[in-house]
Amino acid sequence: MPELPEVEVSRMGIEPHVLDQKVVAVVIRNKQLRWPIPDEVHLLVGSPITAVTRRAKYLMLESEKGSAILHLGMSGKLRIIDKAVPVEKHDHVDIEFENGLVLRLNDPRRFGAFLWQEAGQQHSLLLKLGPEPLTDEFDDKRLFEKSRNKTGPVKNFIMDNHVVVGVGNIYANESLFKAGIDPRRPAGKISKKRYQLLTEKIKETLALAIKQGGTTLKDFTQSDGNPGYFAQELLVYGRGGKACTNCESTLLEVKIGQRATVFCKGCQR
DNA sequence: CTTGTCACCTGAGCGC
DNA sequence: TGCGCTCAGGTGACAA
Repeated sequence: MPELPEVEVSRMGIEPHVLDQKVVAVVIRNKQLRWPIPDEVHLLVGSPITAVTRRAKYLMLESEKGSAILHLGMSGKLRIIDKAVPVEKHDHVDIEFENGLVLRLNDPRRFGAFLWQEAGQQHSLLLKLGPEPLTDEFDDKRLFEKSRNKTGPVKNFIMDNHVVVGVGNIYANESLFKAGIDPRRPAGKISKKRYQLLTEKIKETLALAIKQGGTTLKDFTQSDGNPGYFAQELLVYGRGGKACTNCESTLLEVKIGQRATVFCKGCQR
C-alpha cells in the first residue's frame, strides 16, 4: 500500500487525535508481523503521546519512555476509531487512548512492523537511511555524486533507501516519466542537469500526492477511512499498454528489479 | 564494496 | 464453483 505520501497522510490524520493523549492499553492480537512485536511496546502505556513523527516510511508515536515505531509494509492500514468498533480480520494491534479512541493497525500481508525505540536512542533500522526527499538535504548535487560508478538502472537507484528515502514503485515511475528519463538507463551515466530535473520532479510528485491525500489503488484509505485521490493523477503507473498522455504512443511495461515499470519510449530517454 | 535475487504473507483476478 | 497461477504500493538478508 503505502509510499511516503500515504504514510505522511496517515501521520497527519492520526496526529490530532492522539497528541497529548495518554495511552491506556496496547492490545496485540497477532504479534507475528515482519518481526515479532517486542514486549517493550507496552512501555507506551501510562504516558501521553508527545509527538507523531515520520522518518522515511516509518511512523513514530513518541512518549517520554520511548517511541512506538510503525511500518505499514505493503498492505498495512491505520485507522482512528471508537474503541467499540468491532475487530475485523487482520486487525493485529490496537493502541487505546484516554479519550476512548483507538489507533488500529490492519495488515493482511503482515509485512508491516511494530517496534520499540528507547528514548534518546535510534533504532538500527533507521540508522542507515538517506535524506528525506522533501527536505533541502535531498538535492541534485547529492543525487549526482552518489550515482557516479553506479551501473544499475536509475529507477533502482532512486528507490534505494541509502540514496533517498520514501520513493517507492509508483512515485519512481511517475517521477522518471515527468523528468523524461528512461528508467532503464544506468544511474552513473545521467548528467547533473538531468538529475536536477529528476530531483525537482520527485519532490513535486511526492508533495502533490500528499496534498491529494495519497494514492488509493486497492485498499489505501486515510485514517478517517476516506480514499486518497492521487490515483487520478497517475500518468504511467498501472497504464502499461495505454496511450502516453504526452505523445499518444503506447506505454511500455517491463520488469526492473522484479517491479513493474511503465514508461514511454518516445518521451523518456 | 556493489548488484541481483529471494523471502516474508494474504488476497484478488484471471484462464481453464 | 474451484483450482492453480500471477501479481501487488516494501525492504532486510543473503549470495555472487
